[in-house]
Amino acid sequence: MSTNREAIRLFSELVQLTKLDEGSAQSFRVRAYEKALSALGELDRDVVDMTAGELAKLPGIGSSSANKIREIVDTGTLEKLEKLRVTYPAALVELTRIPGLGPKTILLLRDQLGVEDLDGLKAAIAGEEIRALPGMGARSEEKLARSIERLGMHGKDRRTPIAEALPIAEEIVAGLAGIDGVKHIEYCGSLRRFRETIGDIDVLVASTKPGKVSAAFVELPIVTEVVAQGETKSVVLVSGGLQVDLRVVPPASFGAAVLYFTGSKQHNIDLRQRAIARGWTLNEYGLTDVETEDVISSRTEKAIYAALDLPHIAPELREGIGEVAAAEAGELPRLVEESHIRGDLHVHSDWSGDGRATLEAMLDGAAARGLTYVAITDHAEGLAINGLSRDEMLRQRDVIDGMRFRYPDMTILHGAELNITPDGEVDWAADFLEGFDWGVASVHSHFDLDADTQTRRLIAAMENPGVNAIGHLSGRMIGRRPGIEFDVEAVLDAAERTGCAIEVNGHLARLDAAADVLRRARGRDISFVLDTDAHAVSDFRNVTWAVHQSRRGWVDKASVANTWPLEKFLRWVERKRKS
DNA sequence: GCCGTTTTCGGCCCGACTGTTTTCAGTCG
Repeated sequence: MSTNREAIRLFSELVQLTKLDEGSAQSFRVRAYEKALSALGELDRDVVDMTAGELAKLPGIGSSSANKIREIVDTGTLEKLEKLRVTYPAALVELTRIPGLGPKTILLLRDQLGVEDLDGLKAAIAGEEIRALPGMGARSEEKLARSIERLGMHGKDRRTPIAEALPIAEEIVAGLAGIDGVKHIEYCGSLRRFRETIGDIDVLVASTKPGKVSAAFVELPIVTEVVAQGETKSVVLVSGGLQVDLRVVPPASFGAAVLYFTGSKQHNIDLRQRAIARGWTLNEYGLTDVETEDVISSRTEKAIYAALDLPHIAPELREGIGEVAAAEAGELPRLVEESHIRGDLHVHSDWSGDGRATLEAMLDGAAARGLTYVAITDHAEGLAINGLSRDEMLRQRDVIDGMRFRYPDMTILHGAELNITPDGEVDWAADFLEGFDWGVASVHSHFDLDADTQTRRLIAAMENPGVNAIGHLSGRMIGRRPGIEFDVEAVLDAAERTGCAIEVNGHLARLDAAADVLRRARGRDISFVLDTDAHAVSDFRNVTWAVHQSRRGWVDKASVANTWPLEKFLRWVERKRKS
């Protein structure tokens, strides 16, 4: 799939340069390229194997883009792109990263002042040359200078891991919820869609006193800078440099506004086209009849979807990748809800070096969640710092046996989190593994082996009868460490063949397996387990994130083993362990 | 550049804020 990545890389550069060339980020050509780029990103086949004709059949890719993709595959480059690179050198393109500076202004600066790069721009500002340009003034010049100063902190392309963004959003929502005049409040945007990285936080408020809400918003203690403040829209920066947008709408429009600001952009466009086909228009205030100007629907998302003849589409699915068509055809997955989860199969205690709560505390926590079954899976000894030896594992088993009577309504499985070595072995041989009720095996080291080796490594672990599930499949830490590279199709084939489950790890820094991997498992006979990987009682909250992640991955409830009743679950566990 | 249950041509999502203007262009989401 490295060719797919190369095609994506060159195509996104084409998008960038075309924005400059057309003097607009919204020209039809730019939008067409963006659509083709997104189709390319969602492609689950290798472009090398596809003809231009096949590519052009994909929604969003026409004959022109198809030929460009073939040109990249066949020649390793793109003539059109080469030409654009001459006209718009990298140093000039860099300027597009400056917030508030768009293609029109960049071209103006180059034509009028000969600005070719960041240094040239700084010189023009220092010489007070900008303010002399048409449409510009002293304030534009100052604003530009400020944007450049904080460029490293929050350029347009900076994305924040969800683990950092989510607590900030929760703090802001909590800070505004009590303000006089706030009827409803919700964070929207990519955070509500549960993307793993967030560009900025969008907070939406329903209120009849927008001015009051905006004033309170910019005064929140977490705010470090006010970028813009209007009656219904304000923009601030918070500590850490993350941008937060606030929008205030009338209560009657809240549903339309939540829908609109949750996006994605492409999902909105798909819905709007549906509205237009019915003689209506859809914006953040409602679904409206174009002729009569009657509001058809605006209060809730569900009502708006219903008016458009669609079932409610969960926020996590709204990426504009075919969910509207699937909804219309009745082919959306039946999504998991937190209440469906009966078991947690990846739980640590302080018997592991990195566990932060006692076995009893963790079991109490699991029981408090109302779980029917739980697996204690402390690290095995292969993980030198954290792991338990064979003797310690046997001792823990005895301790757990002695505790079962305290939890009459919860079945406790004694498991282990096994460590997958570079060649796919795990810590112990079959005779010792047989003694466990459950095994989750994970990659904890050697992240940079080549893809073939990693693929063999994962598959070997899946084939091990003592391994019921692969934990955090890629081993990534979002924003800090990329996951291992592996052949997704081959690993999914192995999951289907061996019956080994794939974990959806709810740790916010992991969210592993990734959503695109999960989506590629659609239609296959693969089981999943949604786990917290809890190292402390508070980590049981990760179940929420595991559920969100599974929904982003279009995982069907029926394939999630820990939604099954105990007996069915145990039969499934045994089948694998006797394989 | 893409697309078709009115269309193979003529559309393409829509609105807020800023800073510049006296009605709008640029940027952003």
